[in-house]
Amino acid sequence: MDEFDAYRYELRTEMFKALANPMRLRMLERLRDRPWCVCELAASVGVDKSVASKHLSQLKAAGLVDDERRGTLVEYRLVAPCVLDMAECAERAILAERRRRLEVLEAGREGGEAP
Amino acid sequence: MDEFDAYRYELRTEMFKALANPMRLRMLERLRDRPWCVCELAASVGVDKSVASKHLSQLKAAGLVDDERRGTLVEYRLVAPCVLDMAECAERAILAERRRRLEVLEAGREGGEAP
DNA sequence: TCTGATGTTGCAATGTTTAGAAACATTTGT
DNA sequence: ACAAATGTTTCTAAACATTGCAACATCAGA
Repeated sequence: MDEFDAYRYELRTEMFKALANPMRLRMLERLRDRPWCVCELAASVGVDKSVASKHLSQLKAAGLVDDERRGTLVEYRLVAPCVLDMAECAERAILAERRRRLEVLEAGREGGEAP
Repeated sequence: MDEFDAYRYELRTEMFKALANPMRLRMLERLRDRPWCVCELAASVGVDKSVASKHLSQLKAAGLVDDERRGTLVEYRLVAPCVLDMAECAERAILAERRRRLEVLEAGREGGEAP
């Protein structure tokens, strides 16, 4: 089962690598409501179409989006919207933790660690 | 609201960057059940302690783990176990999508796209 | 078949991430 | 104060990622 385990780690790593870029996160957010073509996305996030195309194929390789040709356009759609929800959820958890840490710091500064 | 938006994208990107590495994913899995110290983790995943320490401080900066000194050891604990669950969930979604794509390919090959 | 609109790929320059070795820092127990 | 155990930081080289431009590929319509 060790080889399968390694495969799973690779798969997850690919997925997170695909998500680990602000440009790609912006594109994914645009795709939440409807499919967009490459040129729309490129214009929307402000990069060359070639850059947008490369980001999108990375997202596709990770299995996060899918594409379909419509005439001269290529439309990309979100495969698993749950991935974006999950991002929000994790973000909330992390922000809550940061807030907690700050409070602990504040309390320590004011109270002065009673014995 | 645009500045806050940019901040959120940065935050998420940091989180996903922290998750986008097999070594760090392995360490996080170890932390699922109990806190581990740096030397245990380093031995468990097979890297130098300096490497393990760097990975762990990256995870900490992203808000995914927290640390506490216990004598000469430093123990790291998982802050938001939901992040690991989320990884599993996303993995399932993506694997399901890949399976679907394969089936579409197979069907296309056998059936021959009826008009 | 030619032309215009989209997309994708190859390339080179630039920036980022990673690993490991060595030096440094912190804590405990003597 | 010292020595042993554990963590962190610094440095370097190698690997990898990102960008934009130019060249190429694909499709629709005249």
